[in-house]
Amino acid sequence: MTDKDPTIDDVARLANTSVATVSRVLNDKGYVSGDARIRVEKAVKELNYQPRVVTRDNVQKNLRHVGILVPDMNNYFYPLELMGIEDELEKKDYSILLCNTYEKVEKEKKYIANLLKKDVDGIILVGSRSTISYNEHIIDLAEKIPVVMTNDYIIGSCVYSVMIDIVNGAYKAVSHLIGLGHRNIAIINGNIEYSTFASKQEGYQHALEDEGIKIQNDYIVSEVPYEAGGFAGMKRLLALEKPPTAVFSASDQIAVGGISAIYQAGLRIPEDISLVGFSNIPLSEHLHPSLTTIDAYPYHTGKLAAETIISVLNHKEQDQRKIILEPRLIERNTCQRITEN
Amino acid sequence: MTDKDPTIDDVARLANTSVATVSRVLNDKGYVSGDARIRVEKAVKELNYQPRVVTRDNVQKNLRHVGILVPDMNNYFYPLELMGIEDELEKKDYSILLCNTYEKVEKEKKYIANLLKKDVDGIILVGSRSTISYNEHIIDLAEKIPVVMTNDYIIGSCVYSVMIDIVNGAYKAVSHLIGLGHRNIAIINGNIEYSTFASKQEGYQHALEDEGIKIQNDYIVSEVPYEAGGFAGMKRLLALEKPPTAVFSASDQIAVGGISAIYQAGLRIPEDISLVGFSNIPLSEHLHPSLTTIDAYPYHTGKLAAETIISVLNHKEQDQRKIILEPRLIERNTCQRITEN
DNA sequence: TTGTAAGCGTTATCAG
DNA sequence: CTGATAACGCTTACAA
Repeated sequence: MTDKDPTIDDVARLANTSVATVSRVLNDKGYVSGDARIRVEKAVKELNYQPRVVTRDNVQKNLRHVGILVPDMNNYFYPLELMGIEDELEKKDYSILLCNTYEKVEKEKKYIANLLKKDVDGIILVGSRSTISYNEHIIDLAEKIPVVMTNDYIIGSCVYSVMIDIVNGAYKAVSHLIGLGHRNIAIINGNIEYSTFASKQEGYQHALEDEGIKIQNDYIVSEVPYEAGGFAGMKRLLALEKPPTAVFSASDQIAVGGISAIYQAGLRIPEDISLVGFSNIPLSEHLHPSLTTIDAYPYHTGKLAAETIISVLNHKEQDQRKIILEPRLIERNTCQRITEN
Repeated sequence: MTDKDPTIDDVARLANTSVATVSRVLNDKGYVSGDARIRVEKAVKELNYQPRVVTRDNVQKNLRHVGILVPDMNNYFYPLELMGIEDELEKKDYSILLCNTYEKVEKEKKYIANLLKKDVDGIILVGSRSTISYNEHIIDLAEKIPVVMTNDYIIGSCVYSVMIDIVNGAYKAVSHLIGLGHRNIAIINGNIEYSTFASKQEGYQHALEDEGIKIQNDYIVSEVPYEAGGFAGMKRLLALEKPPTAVFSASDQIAVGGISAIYQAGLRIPEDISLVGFSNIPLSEHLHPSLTTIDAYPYHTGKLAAETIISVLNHKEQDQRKIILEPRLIERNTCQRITEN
């Protein structure tokens, strides 16, 4: 522990000038003679002076901090999104205050109160939210400071959103399966109280309806949206009297569990059963067989969210409150044209 | 955007008292009459006053922020560790400033300088580091503010460390394989310039030596420590004249790629080849077959790192600068007693 | 071009 | 028990 950090006064003293001049040099503002500038720079170097940005921010009320609320790091989508956010924010010198909500509204509220106290400039809410109420505090929040959500939105509020067209993504996944001749197509979904899963279900149903395929309730299973849920869901499907020939998994992690269940049942992929995932996390490419999936651009979503909040903070006009990305199908090796039947 | 946040002055005015009293009420410090307390509390509520903690911190020089440097969110170990860190830090009201270094020393230095400017109270360095130099700036840093590293350490410095006994973990993995009768055991490792991988190699070699098994250089392959590396490494091993009957993967993600390569070659797990991973990320349980691995306690490592920095910050005596956890083998379904030979 | 001094919103000190 | 007032380290009018 060194004695004491040097202050701007120390620099001024050493450079034989005033704090004002030092500040001007440091911030490249106002007039400074070349001579003074050099003396100051030398003093800064000599003392290894680091301005206490906290103080500056106190004066300027410009903190350059944004709070990020992440529901759960176990969902591999979020770390990727976080990378996108961080890369972008870092460029503009914003720091990230990270908070893990575990999808608990109580935790979320507590974190938000904390972030507000810490005077963050804005908040990014990562991930889809439960649709059943609980959004008032977010709407209130958005009236105070800029708020950007990803993978979800609140209609009629001033919350900004970056998301993919999930309904359409699911539609593409299921259409792909239909295009390969499948008719008995199931979905392993998460809880449809979350908008993301509601949308996936919607896309699934639309795709079937558009091809005049009857929707079967026992082909629609809801599980926790992780590997364990995929495993359980697939087992349920395989136990059906007439199991599906193809399954749409609402996330890549669900697909991982599904694959495991299929193998365990002694079946093959894609010969016995075709599979499409959702997200395109890096892992999906490295499974065996590599997973056909819908690219939901996790990194890019984060990047855009960060860009959005930065422009809002800089009072740039936003042409739109909501950015919607078009997902795309990534064909790999878990799907096959149906032969028999 | 509301007009203006109320300040402590506003509260004092409304409560018909002085800022000092308000501050005392807010911080439960010093004597305040019940009457004054009530008036202040009422005013606080009425104005919905939130103290600007940043300012307080500026005065107290007690920021309650700790910076976390994470090498790469693509390594599933780190998000888990981050959860452990965050959960613990949050309890004591510390905020996390998250930084992604991408394992670039330049980025790391820049981030550290930034964090210092922001006056963080301490820094946690997540993940193993390259052993070839580059550590001076960390040592310098640790002389200024508390630094704790995870999964690595710097001898003779004042850096605190939380890590598992990696050598021993690798030893256990390989011993397990030997115990099952395997003699041709390979390792798919990362770059041994990183201490974590160097240690894994060491444990691997020790285990073989202790059983009098000759170390074969072509059974030691080094790849990027992700799925792609595992895939490539396994392909190399399978192409050998005498492929191994068992493989120790230096990470679970390497194992994922390895599994893929094994399947692609038309072989079975564990009948044709046994596999042990390292880390015990949640995913490993859900692979098919579920992966036998070494538990490196990612969440717990993070939690301990946070606890460590908190006690250092509170000037509690640390009995040790280095906490070492004992890894354990988790037997699942990728290993089998060797039959033929 | 420079320096003085007034803020920023708190907390700490010290008379009353 | 209370209230002025100094202090924290920095930025920035404003005067010189």
